Amino acid sequence: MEKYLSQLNDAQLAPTIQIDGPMIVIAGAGSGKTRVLTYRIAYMMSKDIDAFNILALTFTNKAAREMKERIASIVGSSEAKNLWMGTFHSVFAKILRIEADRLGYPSNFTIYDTQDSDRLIRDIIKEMNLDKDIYKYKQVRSRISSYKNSLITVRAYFQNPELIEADTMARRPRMGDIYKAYVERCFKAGAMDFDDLLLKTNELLTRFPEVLAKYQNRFKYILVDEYQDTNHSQYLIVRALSDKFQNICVVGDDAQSIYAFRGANINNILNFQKDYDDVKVFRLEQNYRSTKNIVNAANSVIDKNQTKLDKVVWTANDDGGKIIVHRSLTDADEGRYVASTIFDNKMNHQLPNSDFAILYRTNAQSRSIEDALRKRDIPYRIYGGLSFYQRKEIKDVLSYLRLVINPKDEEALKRVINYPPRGIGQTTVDKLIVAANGYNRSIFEVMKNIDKTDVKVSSGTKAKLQNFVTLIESYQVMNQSADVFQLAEHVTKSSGLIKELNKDGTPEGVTRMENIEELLNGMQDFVEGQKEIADATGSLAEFLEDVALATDLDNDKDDGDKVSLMTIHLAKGLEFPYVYIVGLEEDLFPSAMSMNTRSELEEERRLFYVALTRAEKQAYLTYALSRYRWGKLVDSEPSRFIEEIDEEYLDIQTPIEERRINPMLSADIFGDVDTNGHKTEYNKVRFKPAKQPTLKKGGAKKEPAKYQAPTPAKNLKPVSKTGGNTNLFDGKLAVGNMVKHDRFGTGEVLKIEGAGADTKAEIKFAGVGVKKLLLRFAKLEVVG
DNA sequence: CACACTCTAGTTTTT
DNA sequence: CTAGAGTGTG
Repeated sequence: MEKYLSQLNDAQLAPTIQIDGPMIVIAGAGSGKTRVLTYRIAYMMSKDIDAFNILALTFTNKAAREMKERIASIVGSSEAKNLWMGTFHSVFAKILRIEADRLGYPSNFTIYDTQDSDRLIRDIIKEMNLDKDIYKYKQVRSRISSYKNSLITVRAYFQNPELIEADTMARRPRMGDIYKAYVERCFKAGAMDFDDLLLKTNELLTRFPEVLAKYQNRFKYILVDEYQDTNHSQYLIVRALSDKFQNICVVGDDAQSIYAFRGANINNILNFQKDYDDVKVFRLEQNYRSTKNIVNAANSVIDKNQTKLDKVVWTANDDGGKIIVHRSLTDADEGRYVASTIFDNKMNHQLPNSDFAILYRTNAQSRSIEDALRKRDIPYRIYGGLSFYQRKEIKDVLSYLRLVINPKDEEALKRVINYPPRGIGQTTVDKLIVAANGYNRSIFEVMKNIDKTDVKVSSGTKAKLQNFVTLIESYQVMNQSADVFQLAEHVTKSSGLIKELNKDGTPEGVTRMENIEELLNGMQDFVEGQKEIADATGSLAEFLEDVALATDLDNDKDDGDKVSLMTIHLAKGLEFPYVYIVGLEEDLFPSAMSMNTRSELEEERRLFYVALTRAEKQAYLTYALSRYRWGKLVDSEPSRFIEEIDEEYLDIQTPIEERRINPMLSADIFGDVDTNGHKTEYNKVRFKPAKQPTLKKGGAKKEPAKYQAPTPAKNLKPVSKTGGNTNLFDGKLAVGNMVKHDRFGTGEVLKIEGAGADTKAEIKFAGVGVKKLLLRFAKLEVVG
């Protein structure tokens, strides 16, 4: 153990060997926080603290797994196994399964994901005959989620005039009724949503003092990582469990609090010192990750926030290169820039793909980057977005399996009762739901006892329902003896799912089949893996729970050397030598939704801070002057965050010439800057900040002529079609010609200047005025 | 009840 | 633009 402790600096050592009492570690980005947590747990165990008495709550399952492995390598794996380590959701889901009957839940309750919740809410709104434009299911879901995270139960809701008032004012007076129906339906389906896992834990600990005592005694030492991202519900759980022994260690960085939108309360970390007596405060301020330029730049940005704890992050590392700021014309150009600099960096420094990460604010931004990487043959992997387990075909398979474990599971049932089609239509399902609600039974029970109910369906339909019940029951029997993989394989075949997908010969259909195969492979791995873990059952229930709480990051199967693409949220806690932060534009980052209040904007700024501090060696900031958003090209301005960085840390590049491009190639193979030997040149230009970035909606449109090169590929196509090369108009287009332009309409050519790729024409458009257009970009048609 | 077609809303961020 | 919901017809 000494050997490990000697690896720590003084600031890290102090919290590592502080075991008893409440303490907080305020850990700057890249300051070795994980190392402190890991060594601290190992140290505790070396001091004969029983692993069974330690609870460590992390932000992702991956973080937990890695930490556990690390600890195992220090203290031995047999001991490390006994640690309780995981996310709030996974740890308390396990506890809830043990204690479920106290709350009236089956221990095999289903965990509804967001999609399940949304579908149920949508159905409820429909059943209540409410206007779906006023009761938008997403808003309703987020309301319900925030009630739950604040421990406002249905009962508490109806006792709180202010809440009712607020929802009524928002033109949603039936909000409470929807909430009530939603909670009842979940309960009846034996299902908990993500928020329930925390809410019900609180309920459990409050209503049953003996249960609270049991877990208080069990978890004598509690550690919470990423404490700045805990919500109220989580906060209360931690408080309750740590109340007896007060051996609570929280670690976090207020500057990296980026989850307010899902209920995280930054005050949990800001006020921690008030919650317990004699809190010991530790600060980790030395950054080991990044260069001076990156650390200082990040500091200069976060300095603009008012709400923060006192902390100065510094580094002894080299200065490193300045942060490169790059402007592109379009999102496609941005992608090409990123791809080509990655390519160059790889060549010049012999680097693996895994040294590079591309971070963005929204998942939708990945597409243009992907296109560019593909054209450059740079392998990449996208994290997040639609996760594997949320894909339709995967959820369909899983729904059958969910029904095997919990036939009351309403959302699973609705999904597959008529998929593949077996003659049970919407009308029948609606009747079943009405009956289920009336009898206060699950849909499955109603189907099973259809003759004892007053559900009126034809005898044919009755037989079909019976067949479905029998099908599921046969799976349940099989589940007694078969493993997860065998069962799932049987299900996909016998349910007709495979047949259904085989009918679909489209590329998408093929991909779906492949996904199902991958799922089955994953199940086989799971079965194999579980054999090695002593206390694991390898059961279907366990598999489904893993799946329900898995994130994309967790399934980090090693599939080769690839560039990482992910949202900044997902990148938290990770680090890469080269980091590209793309789409640094007003309304995108900071997001248009987050500019209304100071606190929202500060959260965006923290997000930017997180993004920047992921970089070890070199950071790139890119933005585009125009970008496709919902299918339309819209102008954008550079993000205020760029100008907030102290300029001495920046290397601002702007192309002198916009890209040279060969349209023949652009349409298909490469479409890239460098393919025809031309290299875009850069010179240093002072970054010109956007003035008054906040007042811009409806402000003056950018002069289109200045950047009259909209998306190349799109605009060049018509040219190549007719003429087939760059110089189509060379010599053919003459002064006096009448031409037609997509956007500007018809106009007269006044002047032609330059030659070759740089040929420009001055054209007078009726109603628009005189424009100077680069012919290799302009989509022109000669009309006379 | 199934299938094909039209339309519309959506882009923050996730356990 | 695109997926998924909604609508109409056989």
